[in-house]
Amino acid sequence: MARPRSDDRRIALMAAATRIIAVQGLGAPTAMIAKEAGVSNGSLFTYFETKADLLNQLYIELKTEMAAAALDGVPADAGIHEQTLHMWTHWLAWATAYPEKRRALAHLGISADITAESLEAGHRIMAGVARLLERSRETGPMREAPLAFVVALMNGMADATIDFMIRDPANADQHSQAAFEALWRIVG
Amino acid sequence: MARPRSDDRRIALMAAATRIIAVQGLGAPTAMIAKEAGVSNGSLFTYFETKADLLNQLYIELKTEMAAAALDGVPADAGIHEQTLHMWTHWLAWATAYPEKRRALAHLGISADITAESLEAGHRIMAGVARLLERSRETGPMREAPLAFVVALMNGMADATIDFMIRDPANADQHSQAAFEALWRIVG
Amino acid sequence: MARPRSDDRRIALMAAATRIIAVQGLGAPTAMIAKEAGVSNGSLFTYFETKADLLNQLYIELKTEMAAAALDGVPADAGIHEQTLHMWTHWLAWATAYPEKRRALAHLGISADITAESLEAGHRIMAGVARLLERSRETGPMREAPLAFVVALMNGMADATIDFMIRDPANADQHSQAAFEALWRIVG
Amino acid sequence: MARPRSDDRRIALMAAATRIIAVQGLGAPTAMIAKEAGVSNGSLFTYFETKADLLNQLYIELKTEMAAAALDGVPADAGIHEQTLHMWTHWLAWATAYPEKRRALAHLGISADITAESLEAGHRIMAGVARLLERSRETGPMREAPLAFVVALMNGMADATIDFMIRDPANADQHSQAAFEALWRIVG
DNA sequence: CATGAATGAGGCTTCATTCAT
DNA sequence: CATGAATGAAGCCTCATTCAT
Repeated sequence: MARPRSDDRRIALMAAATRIIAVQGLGAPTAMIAKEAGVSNGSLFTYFETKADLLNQLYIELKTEMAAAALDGVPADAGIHEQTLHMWTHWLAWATAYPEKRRALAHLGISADITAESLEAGHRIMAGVARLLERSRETGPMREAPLAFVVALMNGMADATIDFMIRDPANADQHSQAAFEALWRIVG
Repeated sequence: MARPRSDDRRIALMAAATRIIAVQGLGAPTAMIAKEAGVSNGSLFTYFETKADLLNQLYIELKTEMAAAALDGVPADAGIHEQTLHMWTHWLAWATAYPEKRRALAHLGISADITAESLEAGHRIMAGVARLLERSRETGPMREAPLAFVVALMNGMADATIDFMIRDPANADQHSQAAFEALWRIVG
Repeated sequence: MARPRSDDRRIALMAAATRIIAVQGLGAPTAMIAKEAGVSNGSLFTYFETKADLLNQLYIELKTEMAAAALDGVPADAGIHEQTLHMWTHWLAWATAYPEKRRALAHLGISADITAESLEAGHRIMAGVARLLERSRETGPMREAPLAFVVALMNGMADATIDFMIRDPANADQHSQAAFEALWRIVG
Repeated sequence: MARPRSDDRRIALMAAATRIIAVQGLGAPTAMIAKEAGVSNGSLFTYFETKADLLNQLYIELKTEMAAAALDGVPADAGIHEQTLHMWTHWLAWATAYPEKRRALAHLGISADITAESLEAGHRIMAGVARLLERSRETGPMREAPLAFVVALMNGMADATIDFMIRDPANADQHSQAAFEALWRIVG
């Protein structure tokens, strides 16, 4: 199976899947995704062998995009506090700007269709973020805890904050900042 | 009077649904749930009008049980720190003891099948926990933030911690304690 | 299977079936019929071995009642024209007074659940009416045609007239009379 | 372009539905209809959105075919008596030639699944026949009655005659003719 | 015998996937 | 390779009938 011809179609399908899954969850029919992408239902299966395949690829793609957004433009020469703040802010800004991506990711994250490999890959993708946190907590109260645990905690806080920011956009920045201060009180 | 509708069966169905949904997600067939409960598939529908109905009732039931576990035995005459610690510990202990309940709850929480009323009811059920948090943060750094936001943060931290406790049961207590200390650093 | 205890229940079930079938057709659930009769669904099956059994008995009962209504009070000493008019008028009056009975009968008449025996019995029940028609057409233009055919024709005309009377009750009597005149022009 | 939706399949489904419904009534399973048509059960639903949809389309199709058969070749320059006789003869010939169509139509005509629109359309389809009858009764004894009533009467007579012709095919023509004479005595 | 829950076959419809065009 | 009809396995739910109370 060589690379399919058009990358546009692949992207359109991913985007459509994101939108549809955000609203309908993983039960969304492939036909609906195809239609939303302006593509025939049969065509979907030349780009993805199976629905689960689409789901897994989407999971990794969204996770990658999220990590990239978080780490984009982190000032290399700044202190760890500033770097982490930058990451946090950009992360939540991305999630707030693309709520469907975030919601789709939430669905995918707990799906039985996402393989262990994908989950593992997801972790690797977040390695950059984890590294920042590693340095952040180096001398803080959680310096003894497993890094993965600290990352998980941060994830949980981020998810909660994002939800709240989406629900109450007027004060989004304020919430983001308050949550970061909380986070820093934990690790820093 | 005919054979009365048995509470045992209802409970068996709920328990079966919990187990199956924890593994398969909400796509789990009603027939499989019925079978797991040792009941004919038709019978399921004398206890729940529809699959969505079952899901909603399960959501509320699990949430109620979770809140009850968290609040059970909170020492009325103790200080707020001790009370909150008690709540936190019992909450996570419950979630760790019944990982399928927790996992099912995670699936249900983001399902489109759960009605706004159920979600609202879920919030009301957690009111006791929220009240504890209210007092905890009274003089702390988050005293200005909306209570709902603080609750959401705590929820996110709890979820993350629970996941980690389940994945690494050997050090479960340690993680629970570390997370509580983190929480307290945020609110207290 | 001895006679069931209560005739009231049997009658209530028949009446309920009539009403429900008139509206919903033969697809109507037995449970709905039972409920309409104020009887438990299980009970229905102590009065009728099977749904088809209920249907057949209902068919015969309604047909019997219809024939009785048609022939009730036919003046024995009157001429054939007057007798037939009496029959016709009473027949249509009954059908108009009990539209559900008539509608149920229409459903039953073409059902595959009605056995050949029941159909045959139905014919026998209409024998009295047929006899009147026999004499009516004795010297008329249809004197050579099979009696059954003439009866069928009259049935068809009656059905059509009834429908029209129900749809346009204001002029019901007028329609009944007009149709009778038409009938008489055919047979008399 | 993919395999185009085939008119053959649609027709095969209609024909299969006609045959099955004639025998089993409207309770006939869609799966059985599909099988009889030599088509997968899923395929039925690419041609008809729903079972009720199939039923309604079939109703209109059969009614249309029946009306077309009745009016086909009516001699434009003949007198009204001859024209009406032509219509009547062809109508009954069609019904006798395709008893399943006629039987299916009988089932459909009283079904609750047939919408008011379909019924209305059915009337419009029979308008040509009604017009003939309008002229037939112009100076006859039923000249004052509502046309719809006269049409209904004729319908009833036709139905009865058809039944009889099918049951006694040897004398079908004779019955058809006798019934027409009866009809003419009513309207002409 | 009345009741109504229990049963499980079966109906309608959906949907992932395949395949003819 | 795109298209969208074809396929048939499920899925949810209904319902006639049975059976425990």
